[in-house]
Amino acid sequence: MTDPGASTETIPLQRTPRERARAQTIADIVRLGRVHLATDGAAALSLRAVARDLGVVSSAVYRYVANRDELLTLLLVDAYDELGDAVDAAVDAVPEHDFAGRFTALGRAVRGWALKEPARYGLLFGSPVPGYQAPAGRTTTPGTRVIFRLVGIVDSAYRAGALAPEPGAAVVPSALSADLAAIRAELGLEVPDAVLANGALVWTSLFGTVSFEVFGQYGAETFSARDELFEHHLAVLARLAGLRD
Amino acid sequence: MTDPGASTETIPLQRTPRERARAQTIADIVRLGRVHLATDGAAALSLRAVARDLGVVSSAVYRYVANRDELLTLLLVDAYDELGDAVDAAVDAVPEHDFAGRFTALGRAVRGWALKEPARYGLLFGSPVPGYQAPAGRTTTPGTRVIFRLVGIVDSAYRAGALAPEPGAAVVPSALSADLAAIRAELGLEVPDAVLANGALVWTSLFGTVSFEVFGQYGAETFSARDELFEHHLAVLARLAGLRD
DNA sequence: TGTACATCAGTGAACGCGCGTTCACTGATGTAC
DNA sequence: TGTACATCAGTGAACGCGCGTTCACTGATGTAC
Repeated sequence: MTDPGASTETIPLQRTPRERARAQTIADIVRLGRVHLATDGAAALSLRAVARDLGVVSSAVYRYVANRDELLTLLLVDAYDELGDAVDAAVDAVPEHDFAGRFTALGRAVRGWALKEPARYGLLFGSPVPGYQAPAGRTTTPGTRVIFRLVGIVDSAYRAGALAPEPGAAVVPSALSADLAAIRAELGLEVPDAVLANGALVWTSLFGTVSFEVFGQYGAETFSARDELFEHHLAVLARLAGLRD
Repeated sequence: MTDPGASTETIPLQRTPRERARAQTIADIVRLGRVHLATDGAAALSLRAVARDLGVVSSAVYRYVANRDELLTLLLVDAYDELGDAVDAAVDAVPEHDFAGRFTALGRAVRGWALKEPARYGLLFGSPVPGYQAPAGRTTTPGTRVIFRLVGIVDSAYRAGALAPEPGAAVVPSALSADLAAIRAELGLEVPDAVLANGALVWTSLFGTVSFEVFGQYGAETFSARDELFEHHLAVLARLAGLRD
């Protein structure tokens, strides 16, 4: 899981040797694609370059991947899954009843993964790749893992009576209530509107903070104590979510 | 200012006809570059394509722009300035003592410009363009206009005694205090650490929320009442910044 | 006012490069009887 | 266990395309005397 050279991690068990070899090759393609993503960015991701690194003629990769966009989709799912795994592992390491601790662990996991994998983070949360439209059927589920986990923590805290709602919370307009009701129904939540709306802001704020750091928006010198800055922001966001320490 | 076809907007007065023609051509190059940015993204921005649209042979643009990276820099500065102008105009339209109103106007201006110019917003706040490093000397000043304006509002409110600090605000760690002191000195601010640290979070949160919407992170159906969602977030952020209505 | 020279804008050809994708093919591996 | 056929991986050539950048050049516009 921490060995970047391993390419067997995500291969499901396959019956025949041919199927195994095929799965292995696809995993290699994704792994090489990751490297190119890091060095050249998504827009410059090239099937020919991957083929070269794979030691194979450029047309051969078409046996495994329909076209460039499908490789991008594979990389998108791969990245969402790795981020989701990192977040799950971090959250699960904290006792279930320590809601604020779980939230903090989630935030740190997101930031940690983003700083370790800036290019892949950029693919997920940066500007869209021009001309590429992610297929909803394949990316939606992995793409919602972090936010589902986040609202899950808040909802659990609410059910446990451990939520400290913000005093004088902003009133949620009715047009927004309809959206929130749909979300609540879809995810089986119990949290009231005000908490859920704040949760959405906490979600976008967390990623906003991480994006600023990863994408270099802070400038070179403005903030040198970045860990402390993030920890402070995380503490404020936890309170905004209603999670007291 | 609202006519997208106008290319004379930013041309300073030039003495000779030649200088005027030259400035006009550079303005045209920037304008055409904007269009390509919108359709193909920053990574695919091409001097040859701009030359074609300009009705000129590809080598001719090198009379005006040293290379592709310089065109990117021009577009970066152009976008920062337009965003800064939009924010300034919106803020200035609200009475000076209405601090919360000014903050809200700033937030709406950022979102409005971002939704109108998603590709240019992406150039400023999305994933970095691979292989391109913005020259600090030319982009720092325009790039800081919005945040300077934002902390200016908070600082003015503080000086006016109109700031309502969050009860039980998170303690600012000392390593962060040093950074905040430097910022305070550089910008001539008076706000205390806790307020300034919250201001930084409000800043990244605002752009995080806008980025999620502009970059399509919300998914197609999750939030249909996006104006209301943003207004709600803005209200919460205003309170987080200590600006009461 | 007129001429000589300098400056500048734009041309066209060229260099060397990389890309996505298709297609007919060879040869190896797997499967059915 | 052995043979005949089907499936699949990988080849190599090709299509048509676009890119950044350099360079020697022509011709028009500006400047100094």
